[in-house]
Amino acid sequence: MSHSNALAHFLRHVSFPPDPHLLPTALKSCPALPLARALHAAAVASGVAGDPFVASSLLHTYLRFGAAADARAVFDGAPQKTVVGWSALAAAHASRGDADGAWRLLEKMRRGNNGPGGGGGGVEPNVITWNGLVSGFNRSGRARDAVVALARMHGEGLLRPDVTGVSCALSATGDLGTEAIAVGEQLHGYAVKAGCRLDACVVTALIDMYGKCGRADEIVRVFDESCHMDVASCNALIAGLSRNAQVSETLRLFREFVAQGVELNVVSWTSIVACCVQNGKDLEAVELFREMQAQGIEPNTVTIPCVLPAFANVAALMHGRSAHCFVVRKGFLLDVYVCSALVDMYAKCGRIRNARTIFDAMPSRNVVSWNAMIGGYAMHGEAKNAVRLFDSMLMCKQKPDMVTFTCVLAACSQAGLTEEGHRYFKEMQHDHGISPRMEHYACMVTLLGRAGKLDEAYNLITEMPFEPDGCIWGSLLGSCRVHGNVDLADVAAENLFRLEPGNAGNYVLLSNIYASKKMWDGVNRVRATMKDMGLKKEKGCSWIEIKNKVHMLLAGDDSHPMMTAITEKLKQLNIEMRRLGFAPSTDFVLHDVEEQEKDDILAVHSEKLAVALGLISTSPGTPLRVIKNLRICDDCHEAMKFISGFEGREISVRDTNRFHHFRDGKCSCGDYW
DNA sequence: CTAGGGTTAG
Repeated sequence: MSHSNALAHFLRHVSFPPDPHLLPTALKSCPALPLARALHAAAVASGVAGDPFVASSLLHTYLRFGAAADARAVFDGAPQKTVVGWSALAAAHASRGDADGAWRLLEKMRRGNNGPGGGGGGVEPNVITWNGLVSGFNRSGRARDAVVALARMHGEGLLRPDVTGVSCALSATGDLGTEAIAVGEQLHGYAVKAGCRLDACVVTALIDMYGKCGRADEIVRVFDESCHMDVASCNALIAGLSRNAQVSETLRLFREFVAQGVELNVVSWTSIVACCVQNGKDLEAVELFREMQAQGIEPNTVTIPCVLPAFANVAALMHGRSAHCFVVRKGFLLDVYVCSALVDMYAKCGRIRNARTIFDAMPSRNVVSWNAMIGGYAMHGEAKNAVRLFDSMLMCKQKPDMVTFTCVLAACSQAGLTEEGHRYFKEMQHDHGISPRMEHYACMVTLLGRAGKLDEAYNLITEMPFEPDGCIWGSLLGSCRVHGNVDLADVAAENLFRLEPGNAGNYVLLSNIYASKKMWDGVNRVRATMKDMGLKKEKGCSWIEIKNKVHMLLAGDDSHPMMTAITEKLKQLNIEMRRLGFAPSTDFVLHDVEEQEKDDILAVHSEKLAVALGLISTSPGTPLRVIKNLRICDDCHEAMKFISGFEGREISVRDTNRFHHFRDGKCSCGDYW
């Protein structure tokens, strides 16, 4: 209905001349600001605007539409200042995050307003005034003020906190994090004293608070004591356990709720999907998302950005596309969270152009949207595009954050834009006031390393204002591999082994550097250390999507149903590659000897298995997209180049950092990674 | 016929 139609409709219902008893009802359901102004004008014209009920309703309606100036005018012009009006204005300040204004208004109300049009004597705040402050502060993220408001209601207001105030203050307390546990416990005490600790809302808020303060034990205790199955408290329990990394327990409880017939809603399902995604259980998340829809629960604008990273992580492009279709059908393309997640999904699934199309069509963007797109370009090695987009971000007056600079610096370091990288590292600090964090230094080490300036990279590390972590030394070690610098590699490795003694990948990398220099003593020494420490190379794992199904392939695992055909194809590929001059490289040195003796096929890296499966399961010319959990090795990288050439396929492999697009025997990374 | 609350989120 257009506004003018709505106006006609409403005016019929307020029966002229406007009735002071009907106007508040009309205002309560008034759908738009112009209509509220029209009703206001009608009230003034007929002389009922001074009625305290009409004035309060007008005040609330204006605040509902965010028309603060109109609201203020109504309040200032009202002949009597009631507690209703004061409360509404104070709550409005609080929910805008204007704590000073809210507290000032509270004092003014008690003192009495003697200004022009003032109503004389002071007015004491009531429970609703205080709760309005608590709620407003909570919504605007002013958690401390919210708790103060509740305490003052109890202390100087001599009012007993009720269900509303306690629930709302608990919610605010959770936002303060673990240190606020004492405040949370005090609020729990209020709930006990007020006799509302078993109230459904209070229970939910308590579970939420304890969950956010890291007290998994208390969550379960409060839930068990409440003894009735309220869906909101079940949801709070799931979210709370998930937040505290109790993934298997969360999943078990969720299954139990399903079995007990708890009427789970879209929030419940969204929470459990999010739980899986945040804990690396992507395939489970995909399955639960499917199950949710089978149960007749429709995903909303929160569910979609929760589940999309799961599709992105396993490169389930078809699932991602069908989610995109759903988004279009439901009109969710207006939601900035949904679109940012779509941009990220397409980029991580290898469709950087589709990502850009979504990005360009977005009605509005926030810093996350820009970061997703810039990060996407970085991941694809398209540094020029990343840098160009960063420039337009600044032109659009969007403030970059530290994630933005991580993306920009990563793009520069991967593409060898050494000068630009240096410039952005300086600009970040001087023009944008962002001091570099660990990840920025890691990018700079990679940047310098790529340019062959290994000593400069080492100096940067020693001059860092804080203790470098494993990523930093890992970047240096990676650069040493490319440039064959054994001396510096030893230094980097020594630090890495100290910081990450259990990370097998570091030992493998060092061993490969020795092997490339034929320093077999070093290779054997590293192998012995690994054996002593009981470290096994992390199992390589790759995913490939074929005809809507995601296949997972593990190195050294022959359980895939198509294994015989895969083996056959690999043999063929090996023969063809060798005929074309392919020489296997050194990365095999750390494969278990026993495994290799059993059967060569068990020593094949997972990405080769995935590509072989892709080649035999799709028609000639179909591009293949593979995702891998580890960094791609030299041997596979070289093999992929050959295969892309003689099979005439585009093959993209996303490893831990970036995309490798293989085509006609070449890789988009220019052989540097 | 006027004022207040809880759970999911890049």
